[in-house]
Amino acid sequence: MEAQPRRVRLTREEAKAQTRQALLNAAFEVFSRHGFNGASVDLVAETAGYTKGAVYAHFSTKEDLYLALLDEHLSEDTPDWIEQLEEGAPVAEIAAQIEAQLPEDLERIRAWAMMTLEFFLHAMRNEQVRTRLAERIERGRAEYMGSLEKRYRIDRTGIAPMSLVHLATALMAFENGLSLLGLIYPEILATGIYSETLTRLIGE
Amino acid sequence: MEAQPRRVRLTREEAKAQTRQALLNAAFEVFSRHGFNGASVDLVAETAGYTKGAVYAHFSTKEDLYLALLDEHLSEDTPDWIEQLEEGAPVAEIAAQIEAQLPEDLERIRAWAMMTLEFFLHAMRNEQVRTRLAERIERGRAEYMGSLEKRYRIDRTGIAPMSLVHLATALMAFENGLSLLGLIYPEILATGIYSETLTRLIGE
DNA sequence: GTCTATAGAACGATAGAC
DNA sequence: GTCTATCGTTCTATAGAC
Repeated sequence: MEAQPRRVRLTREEAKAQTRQALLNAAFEVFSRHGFNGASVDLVAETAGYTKGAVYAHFSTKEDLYLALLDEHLSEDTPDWIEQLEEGAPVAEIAAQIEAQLPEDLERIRAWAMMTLEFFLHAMRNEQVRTRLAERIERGRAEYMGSLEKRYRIDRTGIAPMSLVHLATALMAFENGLSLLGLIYPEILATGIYSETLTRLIGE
Repeated sequence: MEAQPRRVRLTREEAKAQTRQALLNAAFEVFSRHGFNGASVDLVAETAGYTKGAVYAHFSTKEDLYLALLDEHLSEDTPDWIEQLEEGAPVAEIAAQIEAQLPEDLERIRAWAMMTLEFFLHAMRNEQVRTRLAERIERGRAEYMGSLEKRYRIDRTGIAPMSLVHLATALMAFENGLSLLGLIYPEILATGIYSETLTRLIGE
């Protein structure tokens, strides 16, 4: 909209964006430690170095804050390998990469699984929230489907092994289910589970 | 231990077993309506027509009660199709059967998904409970593995498509994940998702 | 001077202690 | 059943960017 400012000092918009980001980072920390219910808006604000007023200037409710965090997660934490999937890279290679990063990502995955769990329960008890969460699931599935479509167009055979809606659904279910089981029984996240299952589902 | 009684009146053991079953039935009803945390032992007892004393005579804690319920569920709600799986019946046929029953089972599935969710969270915060729940997951997986092993021995090819541990894990993850997503976004449980995915994973 | 991001007090609801 | 603490949310005052 405007010319880039030359000053070191932030413009109001930049400062606002920075505050928002600081609040989201704090929210991740607090939500993942205390769960959605256990986390207080006060603590989120304090962790970010602000007060409640700042939170409510950026997010209209606590649910809104969580959903914004989820949106950030959904648009941020996938792109590395989804691109390779679209380009037709061998699944084994992609999966091996995922698995190699797994020990490093484990804590983040666990944190998300816990937050998700509690927010799911919360959403079950409030129709409006449930709908908004369902939208995110649908959006995630659509994204998967788009990538799979690209892949199978590029693929030498050009033939998908099964309905893309169902394949996308199955992939999401598998990932979510595995994170869930891994929460209780971490040994289940053994090497090879990703690469074998994804290869089996998606094809070579 | 003793010879069978000839009286119409129940033996003490039979009466005890009957009470236990009544308590489990009541527990299912109350837990699925109020969740694990929300359910009070008092209400479970009352629903079954007993008092707290009866509950604690059969189960040492509320967790114990839930785990007993889970054990019943695990040993009861699978056998129909696991047998067919072992006998090498076509997966499409098995899956079609599951899907045909799905509308009927939906409420039960949802109830279990909700209870599971809440109990998972509870288990995450108590190491002892977590271990006991992990045992159930492991037991379930072992059962799956046994069935798959039988199937692939019978199967004309005799060759499993992937590591049986991982296949069993993937099946569990898929089922759990799908129930979970279905809680928030019921439309995801569309016809064909089971048959296509199971066929793809297990083989024809 | 105007506008707005944020602080912080105030309110209503709820859960737990006793 | 009463009291208290806590928490989500709303409201208002203010400091500082423009």
